[in-house]
Amino acid sequence: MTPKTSPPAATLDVSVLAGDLRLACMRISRRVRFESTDALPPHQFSVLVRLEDVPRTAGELADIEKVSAPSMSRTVASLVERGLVARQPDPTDGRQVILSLSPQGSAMLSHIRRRRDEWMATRLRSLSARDRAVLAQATAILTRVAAA
Amino acid sequence: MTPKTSPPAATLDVSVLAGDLRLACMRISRRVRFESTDALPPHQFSVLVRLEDVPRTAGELADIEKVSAPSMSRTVASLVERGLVARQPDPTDGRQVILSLSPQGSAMLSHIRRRRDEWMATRLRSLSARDRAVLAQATAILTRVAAA
DNA sequence: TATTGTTATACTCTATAACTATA
DNA sequence: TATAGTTATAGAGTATAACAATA
Repeated sequence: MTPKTSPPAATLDVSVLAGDLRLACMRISRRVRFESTDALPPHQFSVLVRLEDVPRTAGELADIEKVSAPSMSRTVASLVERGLVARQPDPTDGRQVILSLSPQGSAMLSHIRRRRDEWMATRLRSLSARDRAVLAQATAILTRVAAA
Repeated sequence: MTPKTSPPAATLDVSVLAGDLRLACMRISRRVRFESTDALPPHQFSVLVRLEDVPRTAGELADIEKVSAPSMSRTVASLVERGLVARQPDPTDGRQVILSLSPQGSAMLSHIRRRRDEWMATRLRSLSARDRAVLAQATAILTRVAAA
């Protein structure tokens, strides 16, 4: 099924590439998560990212993260308790609460990202300049694909 | 910090590339997981993969997956109950139990992988042949990086 | 006595249902 | 009456500690 020799681009088997590329991306993600044991559980990290530069209500966060309102309520309560998120009553609607990143929350995001990026940067430095150039092109393409 | 024009390969900022590439891989992984809502929770899927072609004991699985023995005990019990994993007493050591993939477990793995690959293949088909060629090269490099 | 695996208990994150407060 | 959010309760996942069976 898979040709042993590299085929020209035009005859690339898209199914095979899809499987290999998906697997490669998932393995990289897994390694990043495992190596840089984070100070924050994934669902809390995710919420901090959503609040970056954009204050939101708990309901909005629940919709975006596709979890129930009570789940988000607890997650937010935990983040507020840790001082990473600030609560502010909505002046025009007393039912709502505006949530935003605290300076500590912002610092936490930076810290986690720096640790994750370090793992990747170390690996990239051991590659050839040519391989890095290929990955730079691929990054642009993958970013477009992920956003589509 | 980040140059607005594409720099030549030799002057690529490795830190920037590391951050962008890591993010791209994680976003792809996230999309794949979200779009193909799996029939199996992640930790169960992971164990099935570990048993593919290689029967193992519960203790081995706990070590590999970096979870406690009791956790693995429960996960395995669930997989056995669903008929995806078969148990067999070790003939030489009565304390151990050999775990292996059942035919249903094998079919489940194929099914999940097919669904995941389909999402990726659909996206790849909408790219130019040149972009696919870049991704094919990148896949080989990333696979090496993830394994290192 | 050491090792493999399970059971007992507790903590976290998930959910749905019920409740409070505001619109 | 409808909506935003929290509390009540239950169901999985995780863990450590204690136990059973076997080496």
